[in-house]
Amino acid sequence: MAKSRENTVDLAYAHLRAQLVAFEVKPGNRLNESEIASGLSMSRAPVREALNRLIADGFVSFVPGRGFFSRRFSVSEMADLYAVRRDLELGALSDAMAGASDDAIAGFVATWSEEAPIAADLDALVDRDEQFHQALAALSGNAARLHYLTNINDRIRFVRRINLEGAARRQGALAEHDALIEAVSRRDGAGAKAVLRAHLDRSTDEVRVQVQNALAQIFADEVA
Amino acid sequence: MAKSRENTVDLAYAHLRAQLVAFEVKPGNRLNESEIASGLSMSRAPVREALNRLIADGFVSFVPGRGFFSRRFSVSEMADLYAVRRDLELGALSDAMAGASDDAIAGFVATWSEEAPIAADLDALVDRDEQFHQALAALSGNAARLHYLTNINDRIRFVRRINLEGAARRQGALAEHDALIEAVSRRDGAGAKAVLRAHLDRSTDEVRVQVQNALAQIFADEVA
DNA sequence: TGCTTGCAAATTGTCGACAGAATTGCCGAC
DNA sequence: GTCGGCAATTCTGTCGACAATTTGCAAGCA
Repeated sequence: MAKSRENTVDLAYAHLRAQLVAFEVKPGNRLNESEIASGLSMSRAPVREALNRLIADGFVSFVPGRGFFSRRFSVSEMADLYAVRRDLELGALSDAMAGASDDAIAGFVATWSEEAPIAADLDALVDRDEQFHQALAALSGNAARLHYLTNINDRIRFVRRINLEGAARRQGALAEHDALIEAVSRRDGAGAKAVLRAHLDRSTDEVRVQVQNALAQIFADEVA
Repeated sequence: MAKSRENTVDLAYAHLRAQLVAFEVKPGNRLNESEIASGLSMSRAPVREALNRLIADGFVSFVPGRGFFSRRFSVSEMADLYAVRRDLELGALSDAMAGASDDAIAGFVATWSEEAPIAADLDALVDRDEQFHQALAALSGNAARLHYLTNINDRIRFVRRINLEGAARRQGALAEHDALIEAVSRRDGAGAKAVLRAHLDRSTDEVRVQVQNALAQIFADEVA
């Protein structure tokens, strides 16, 4: 995941991506190529290239003749992404229970059974939650699915963050993880699936509210 | 889907994409920017832009300092994509059965119940099969899932093509579609899911062999 | 006052050029 | 005959410039 080269495009890509995931650029805003280029002391070519790659990630949209825009998103779009995530994670779990080696499962269980470190900050918690789900999906050994899942996680991360903000929810999520690990360790496919489905459905139900909160937070300093 | 503008980038994009899906450029081959540019009577800038967008579609890969390559693919990668497709279609079917309006379902059933036209050529058949699955997925009203599914279909199309080449399989696939439509029309979620799962699992099982055939076909005129 | 039209500024679309890295082919040494 | 290193060549990475398009503003007209 680490950027190997220090070429100009990667710099622009990393810069823009960081701004976009943190919503330093508000959704719907136009991204001025020249402005970004001069801000990073480079020409427009690498900026354009970085922006093109960000289209793939779903972070920017492009309108011919008008340029690139920080991608707008809606409540329903986020709900849709959550549904897709559910599809992929459940599929991954099925395949993992059916096909993963005992060693792989044992490794997963060992890694994630240990006591969760006291989450210093919210970002660390979100990161841990995300990595748990990624690791679970990785058990199936399906690289393509993991790729799509990673992309989705990138796009819904801010909602997950809001989602995990409540302490009550936080406790719940962790407990659900433990139940899931337990079922996986017994290689109980049906049981694990039931737990995961419940876990994900709960999140999905909350998405609509969470996105509203997120939007409010993002546009908090907006001039009316 | 139609290209609205006739700008240079879209031209390059369409040209390259057509070549890539038809495997006129062999997997693993390097795509020479200058060559493509002069071939299309344009400069390298729009070509580069088009290539960048093709990364998103999974048709080309990019190695810093070395350029763009027609994407290599492996048997396991195609199998992975089939698994993801299965996840998404099953999820879509679940959501559709649970949430789609009666009108939407009736519309779907009406459109696809009618007698299948005699498939003039194989491409038309592949197209029809693909559109059927897309329409089914669209029933859930999840745009994000449809997007990912479309992307996957683009990448596995040539395998599906091979897959549908045998007349026996062709008959089978059509019959399975009918059974699926029937279950959907009764809004029998469990039944529809069972049929679809069987339908997709059958395809998945055949993928490994089909990909070998496809690769052989693609590289048939290779100089040994 | 409100709408249309035309001009000007800003921004994207495309180009050709140059610098630097990577590849290829050649030549000599072992 | 084969291996290793050097050099020519090819190709990418990035740049600045100009052309084409769009947008915003302002003046003019109903």
